[in-house]
Amino acid sequence: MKWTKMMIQTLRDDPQDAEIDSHKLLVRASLVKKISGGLYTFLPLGMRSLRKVAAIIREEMDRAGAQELVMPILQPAELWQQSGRWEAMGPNMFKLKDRAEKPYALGPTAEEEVTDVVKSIVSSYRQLPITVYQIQWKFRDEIRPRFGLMRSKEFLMKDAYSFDVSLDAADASYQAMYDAYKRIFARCGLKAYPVEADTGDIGGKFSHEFHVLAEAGEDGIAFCPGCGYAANLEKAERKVAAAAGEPCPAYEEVHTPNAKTIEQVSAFMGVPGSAFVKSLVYAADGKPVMVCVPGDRDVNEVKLKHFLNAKTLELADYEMVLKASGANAGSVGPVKPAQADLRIVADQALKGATGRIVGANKDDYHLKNVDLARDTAIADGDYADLVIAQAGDVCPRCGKTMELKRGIEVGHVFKLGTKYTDAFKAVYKNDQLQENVMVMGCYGIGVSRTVQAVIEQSHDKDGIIWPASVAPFQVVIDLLDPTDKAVAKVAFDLEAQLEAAGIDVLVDDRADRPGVKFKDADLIGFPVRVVVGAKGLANGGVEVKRRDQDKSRMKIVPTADAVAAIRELLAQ
RNA sequence: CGGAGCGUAGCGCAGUCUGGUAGCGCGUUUGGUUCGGGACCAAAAGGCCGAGGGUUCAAAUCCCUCCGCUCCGACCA
Repeated sequence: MKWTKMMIQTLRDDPQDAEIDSHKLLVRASLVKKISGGLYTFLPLGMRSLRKVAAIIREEMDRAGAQELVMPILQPAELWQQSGRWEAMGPNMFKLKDRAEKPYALGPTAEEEVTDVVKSIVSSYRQLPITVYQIQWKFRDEIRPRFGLMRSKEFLMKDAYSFDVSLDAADASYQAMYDAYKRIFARCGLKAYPVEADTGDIGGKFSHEFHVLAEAGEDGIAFCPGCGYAANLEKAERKVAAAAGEPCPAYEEVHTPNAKTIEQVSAFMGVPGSAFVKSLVYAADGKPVMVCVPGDRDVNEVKLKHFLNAKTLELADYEMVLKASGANAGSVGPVKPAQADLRIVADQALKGATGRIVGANKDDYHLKNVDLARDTAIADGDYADLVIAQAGDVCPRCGKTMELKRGIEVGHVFKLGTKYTDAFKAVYKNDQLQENVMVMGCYGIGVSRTVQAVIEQSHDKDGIIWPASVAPFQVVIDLLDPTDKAVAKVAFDLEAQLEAAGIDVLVDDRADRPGVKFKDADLIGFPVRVVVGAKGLANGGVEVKRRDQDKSRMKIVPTADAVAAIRELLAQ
């Protein structure tokens, strides 16, 4: 391919709306172009990388025994109503109607669609297990799209779904995908780590996210250097020692005017935040529940939602807080709330806690010397792990101290269970002619996001450093003297030889000065650069070097040996 | 949804406070000189100054409404 024939427009300046390096480079290197918030066109260069990532995924899925299909993006609402997710997905899903007013969604994922189709074809245990996948555009009405392809409204996703005869049998399907994912990310040149995760709205029992560690990542990960335990912050557990439990005198009121937050009351009373119990009122499926956590901790709403087994969970509004507790936010506590039968749950670290300070359920007052067991009505079974893990927490597996990292979620594997197969009555007959519900797993990779993750993980001040496997072109030939027929012939002959050898190559045949070509080659980040110029040829041949090598490592090789030398550099 | 900032040529920006009919750099086109890490000279093209309304002799600039984009936050008591 010739540069002058290709739609490439590199930029010198960073786009003003980009924050992180990978986003800036995507735009500067002419890989994508924003059309609107959260919507991007893949330009020819970006499209080539996107296709290469997709091709690797396809190969590894096929190798793992999955079968490719493709399902409509436009999905009838009735499928979503059948699973209950038409409501559960809420405003995250793009919804629309056809001219006959029939409602549809633009698919944010495809569990419903795939279950519906598999159920119609599979009826016997002889047909199982089965894993199908597609690489298809997905649509999500994100609250706040950002960072380019990282969180966009439309993105390319590989989604796979496995169907098995039993929960045990599903383990093998899960493991096959898990292993395939490790291969896929490794082949893309990524260091991706499997991380234990929550299952979100998809439901189910067990899941791993694959994360590329990066400062710019959107997700927090608790990581144990001791045993390798890694978990998304939504899920991460911690080990706690039993609270001290020293007996304390009866509680008494303290006047705390104008002190609402733990920070303010803590400063006012001159005691550390950890001496407090933070109490919040949530609306769980519309009903108030009070949640108590140590004063220096934050509630993990995902854990809370699971613990309460609630369909919806949000902080209670002003009115509900007042009605349930008797006070406004800032003075709420677990001792004798206004609503006597209010359910109160508490973090495990508070079990047996004494001498704590809590809101008095009376505006501008707190109580000190509270013994939770003695003074509150929290049931033993309502103590659970309900807080967000922090750096320094104790690993639930090995007892060592955990660290916090940031990651970009590029893949996710779920063991789903029967949530969808139940809803769709997707059953098979076993060898006794009995009908059983199929057990599902689902497995996603953000293909477009993976492209950006590669850039985020592999770039320097000059531009992208593509791994050869997913670079738009593996090789760039900088033709320095395009008007010199003899020099140009060397470049074009080499181009033909490389293409014949199955190596994709872009010849920079622009009439620009060398410096311009070098800068652009570094910016776009082709893994191998070949310089063909009169000066080099006079010195014995063409010059080759890898993008990640300093220019002092440039080697001159005889033209006849160029293909072999390039092959060798690509293989390193 | 709340708050803040920004919308001026393909890209990055100045001009807005203090109204006088639009400018700089990069990029693009043509000609010339150059030619190994973003050259130089000359000429040129390219703008409903986000949209609509208002004030004024006169609006990119002042006022109102709307739209879009970016960032922060979304009630942690």
